[in-house]
Amino acid sequence: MDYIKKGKDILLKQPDLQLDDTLDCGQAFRWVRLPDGGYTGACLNTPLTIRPAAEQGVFLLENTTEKDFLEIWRHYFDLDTDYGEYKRRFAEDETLAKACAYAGGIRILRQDSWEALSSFIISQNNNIPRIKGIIGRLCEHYGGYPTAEQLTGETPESLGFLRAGFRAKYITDAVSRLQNGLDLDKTAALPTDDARAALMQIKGVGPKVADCAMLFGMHKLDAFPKDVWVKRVLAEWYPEGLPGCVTGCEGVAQQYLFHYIRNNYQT
DNA sequence: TTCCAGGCGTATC
DNA sequence: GATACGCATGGA
Repeated sequence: MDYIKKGKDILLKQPDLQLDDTLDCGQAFRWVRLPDGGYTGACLNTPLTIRPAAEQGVFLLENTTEKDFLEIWRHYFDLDTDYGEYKRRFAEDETLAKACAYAGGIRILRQDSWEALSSFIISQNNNIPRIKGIIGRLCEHYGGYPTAEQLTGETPESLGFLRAGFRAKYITDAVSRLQNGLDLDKTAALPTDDARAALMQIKGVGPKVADCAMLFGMHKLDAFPKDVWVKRVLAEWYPEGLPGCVTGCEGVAQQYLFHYIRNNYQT
């Protein structure tokens, strides 16, 4: 990890990162793009503005302490992982090679488990601009992303201001499960199949939402969320199944493929 | 107006 | 286990 402290900012050198690829590829919903290509958002409720520097592969994390950088953002952006290694592995598959060439700056963010779980409950049968709208209203109402504890006592009716539709009752069920013994940290430590089964006890959490919660909120890289886009990828390019080069990091490959087809699909 | 969106619950076979 | 249908909301 290559960085220097520069006044109130941190200057980060990371060739395997592009902000559009990572922060606007459908894995996180709270990052807002700025006119200059920077993004402003947050990890839990620690805010950040990150901008591309003049030099390719260099980024400015603004108004951040070295402590926050090392304790929060290093982990959030998964900076101790070499994504070049994933891309070298994926290069042997023709479709994945194209996906990596299209958006080689994708990284899998290490988001908070509750934020990822609740965000992807909201995502079901929904489109990304509207998902961002609902989560934006949620954060505005609570002055930041609410914990499950903060949502205790809410009902589908009291959450009406979100305009989340039928998903509101799924959010309150998830809150209720967490209050009654479901522990996301313990779930994260389980084998992926067991963790998926535990998450699917929540109403409104099926295999796809569970795998998104595991991949983006628990960094379980063998989770492989199959949404409508990935199903198109599988049907078109992998009718016989995934190639061996993705074994153990199916989720990383999934995100490259998802982003690639969603931006290149033509009927 | 109809269709669709990072799906899932329910009914039915 | 598979398949069909409804579901809140809002943009295309």
